[in-house]
Amino acid sequence: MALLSFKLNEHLFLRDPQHTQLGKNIIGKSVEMIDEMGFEQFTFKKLAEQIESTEASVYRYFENKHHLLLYLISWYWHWMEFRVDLYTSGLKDPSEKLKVCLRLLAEEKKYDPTFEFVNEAALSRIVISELDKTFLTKEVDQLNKEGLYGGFKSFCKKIAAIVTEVNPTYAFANALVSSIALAANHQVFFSAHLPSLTSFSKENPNEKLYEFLEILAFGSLNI
Amino acid sequence: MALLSFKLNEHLFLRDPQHTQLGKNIIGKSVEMIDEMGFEQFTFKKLAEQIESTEASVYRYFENKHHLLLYLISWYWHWMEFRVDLYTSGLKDPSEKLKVCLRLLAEEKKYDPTFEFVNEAALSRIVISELDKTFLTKEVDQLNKEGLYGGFKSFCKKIAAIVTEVNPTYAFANALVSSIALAANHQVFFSAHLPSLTSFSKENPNEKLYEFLEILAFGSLNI
DNA sequence: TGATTTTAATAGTATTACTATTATATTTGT
DNA sequence: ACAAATATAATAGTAATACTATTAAAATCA
Repeated sequence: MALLSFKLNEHLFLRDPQHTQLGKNIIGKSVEMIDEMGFEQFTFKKLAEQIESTEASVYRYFENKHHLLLYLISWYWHWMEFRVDLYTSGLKDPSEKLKVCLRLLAEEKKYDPTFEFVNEAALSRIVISELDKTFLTKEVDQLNKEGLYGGFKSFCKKIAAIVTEVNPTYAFANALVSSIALAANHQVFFSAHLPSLTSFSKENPNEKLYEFLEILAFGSLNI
Repeated sequence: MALLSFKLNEHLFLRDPQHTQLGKNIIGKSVEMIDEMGFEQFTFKKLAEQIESTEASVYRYFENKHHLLLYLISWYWHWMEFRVDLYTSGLKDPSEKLKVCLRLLAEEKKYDPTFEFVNEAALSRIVISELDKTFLTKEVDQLNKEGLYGGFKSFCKKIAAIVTEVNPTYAFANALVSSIALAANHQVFFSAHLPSLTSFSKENPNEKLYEFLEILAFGSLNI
């Protein structure tokens, strides 16, 4: 199996966690813990206890827990972009390519054996619940300047290019893509917790969600 | 001028802040402060200093700052629903009604003299930056059970009924409405802070945003 | 081997979110 | 009108959180 890893923006961390065992423990366990207890309840102290290290040691890898979250979520979007490339590379028709992207956004995420020490299913739930918090902060301009939203931005840029291929006269490709990417996550969350805000069942939101996104995208593009 | 106020869910507060001067001070100043410093930096202690009261006194009105935020945001959606009723009451054509809703979502919010002690412009910026945080929490099920999301849910339900009038065969009215309501906010935020994720200028996002939402909605409904 | 650098742990601090208790108004009944 | 009852607010805390300065230990290199 190929040993793949993504080159993430260096401002995301103080020390690269992929280079040491402690770093890998931090990533692996924090994904598990944030998924279980949510980002607000998660602290470096609790994490350190779990991996049998100390709070101060975690701080040597990440400036604070917000940066750790940015790191995890950046990894996620790099992974999504990697899979967009993988599954669209053989396709000619831009509409088919866009459908692949929507399918990847809508589908339930499962463990991907290409990347051993990351639990993609848990990470996907983290993105659903915590993504918005990464940019809805007063520090957004500073963080953006450091390139810490590069993962999501790069993903959206790629899909927006496909959107423009599908309909070069459509004026809102970037807005459409970011709206659809966020909506895909929100609707999964709503189906589990606020069902009156959605149209998808708790048990299997994904099939119908894809249909919804397809109508949303191609409805806008074929008008 | 008519003295209007909304009947908000009683679980939102411990004492009704509209009934006392201290309560009104809490509402008025917290809108100002959360708008300026963001919800994370905002604390009851800082608020108490500003209104020349004490932290403990603020706690007699709201269980915690999350409930205060829920209160403010609930007020906002009641206000939006009130204005939907106001501006659609004379209309017959459901498409025209839906367009009014989209216009209200997309337009820049300005001070509404109907409600004297609330700054709607600041409150609208709070909704843009903080709405998602109200439900993206592990307590969402408990808060929902208490009816604390009633404002947003009631607003969406009303628009979804109009959507169904426009096209009774469309299967995703609830999902479409919640997605559009959230997207309207996110795109305004992106236009100010993450321009590559949007298609609207920082200076005047609102006109184009309306066009985007109209294509999104009617594209889905006329397919 | 000894010097240098890297890495991690100890032991803190200021702030935050929240509460138990006490003090002071205000209202109510007679 | 005045004491009793109640409502309201302030004082003074606590436990937990986010973060840091300093020290100790381990690894690496000359």
